[in-house]
Amino acid sequence: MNNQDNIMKSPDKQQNISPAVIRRLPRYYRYLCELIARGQTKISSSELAKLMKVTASQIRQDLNCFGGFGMQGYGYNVNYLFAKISDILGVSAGFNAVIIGAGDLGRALVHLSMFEKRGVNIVALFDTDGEAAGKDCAGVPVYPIDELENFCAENRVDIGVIACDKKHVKAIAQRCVDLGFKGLWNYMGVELPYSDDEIVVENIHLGDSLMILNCRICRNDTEDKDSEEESDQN
Amino acid sequence: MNNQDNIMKSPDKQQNISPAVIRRLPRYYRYLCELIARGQTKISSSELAKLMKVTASQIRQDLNCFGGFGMQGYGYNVNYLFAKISDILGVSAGFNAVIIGAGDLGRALVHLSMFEKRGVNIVALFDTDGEAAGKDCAGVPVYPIDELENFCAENRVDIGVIACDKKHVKAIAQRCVDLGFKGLWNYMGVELPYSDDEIVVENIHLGDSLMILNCRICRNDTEDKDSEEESDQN
DNA sequence: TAGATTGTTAATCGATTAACAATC
DNA sequence: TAGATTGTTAATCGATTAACAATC
Repeated sequence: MNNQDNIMKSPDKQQNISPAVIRRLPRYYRYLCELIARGQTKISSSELAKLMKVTASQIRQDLNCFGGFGMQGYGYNVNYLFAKISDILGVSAGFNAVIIGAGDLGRALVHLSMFEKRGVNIVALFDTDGEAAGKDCAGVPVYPIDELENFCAENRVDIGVIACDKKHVKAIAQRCVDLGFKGLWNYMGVELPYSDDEIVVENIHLGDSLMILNCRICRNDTEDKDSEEESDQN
Repeated sequence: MNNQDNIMKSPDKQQNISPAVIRRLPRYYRYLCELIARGQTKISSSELAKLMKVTASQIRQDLNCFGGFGMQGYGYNVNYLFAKISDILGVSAGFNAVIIGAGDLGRALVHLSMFEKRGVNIVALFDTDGEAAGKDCAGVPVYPIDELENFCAENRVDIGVIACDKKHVKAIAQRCVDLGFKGLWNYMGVELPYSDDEIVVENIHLGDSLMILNCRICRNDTEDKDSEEESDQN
């Protein structure tokens, strides 16, 4: 009943998936997680569309970028689809990460269970403040930043999480590139100039997000006022 | 020399700015900040475009959504433009925020100087764990979550920062809506069902961002391998 | 005035949605 | 087989870029 034999599209065809599609994948992942928890084994694009408040067309287009995950006349097998999307998202890639900056933010990130849930292992924290070093943080060792190169000579590190002081970000990022890291997860709102073939940079712009919230609230407020005025005239 | 008399577009014309434009504004804000720090008083769209690695067309289009901020034949006055964008972003709106969840994440957010820099005042932290209450966090008082309604009766609160346990998010969010909050800044990766006219929700999906990083690294890796294979054949 | 650069319209590009043939 | 639902092509929509007239 389930088309487990479906092959993924050839690399050629899979190439150049638009960023818009990639950015939607984690959301599919989350909803499929929930469906599995509920015990639902089958879903159609239109049912999932209703759940996620998107069009069924978009779902079918998105999933088809990677190959035929569904079965005509049946729908999608939830477990199979989840496995495929997990694969594409690299949940089982087993990347190792270090967090650079053992301040409030860095330590908070270690305590969030986010990394292990996404298959990323935090292998160490580094701090410019020598004092912080030596102490563990939720079982993860903290080293002085000077030890970074030595540590990487002994341990494979794929991802650098940038949570250090703003003024050190660019220099630290360059050291990560030189050490052959594959990705940077940058929390500091400092723009990094690397292209994807040097290193993949994914930014968390907290400040930007807060301003967008501010802005949307302001615009919402004036809009409300406008429509009130309109109805006053009636 | 400077067109300070330029009026903003009429509300009618300013209405319905696309989300794409709104999401770019904080980046303009950051670059203008830097230009001011450097002491640059004037900039053309093409110079700014080069700096920000976007097209000059896009900059002119974006800024014109809100009205004529520039002067033909001259360019843009950096300070004036910065003031206008700050205004649109609501930097001086003076919103009050409470953080719900005084765990590692909530406390880390208080310590980041982000809020004050963006003109948002954190007036209190709340925690489901009664124990945490009573203690201050960087000068911000911590209360038990049961006190939320009482606190809001005495203090104007505009924004709720959701950093509490995943299982409490939906209930807490509903309480914020009932209390008339204008916005929610949601860190917990739990989707909230509100439309803008109920409350503005801005999400920080840390888990999603990490997976996108993972995914982009994986795709980068296979791409590299592909091009290596290609060059092997030559 | 001549040169520069904006504001704005028109052209292009990409992403989303609709439609339907293929097929389970 | 008939009904359902995908995979995929075509149509629409929106966002980005190019071009140029307006104007400082």
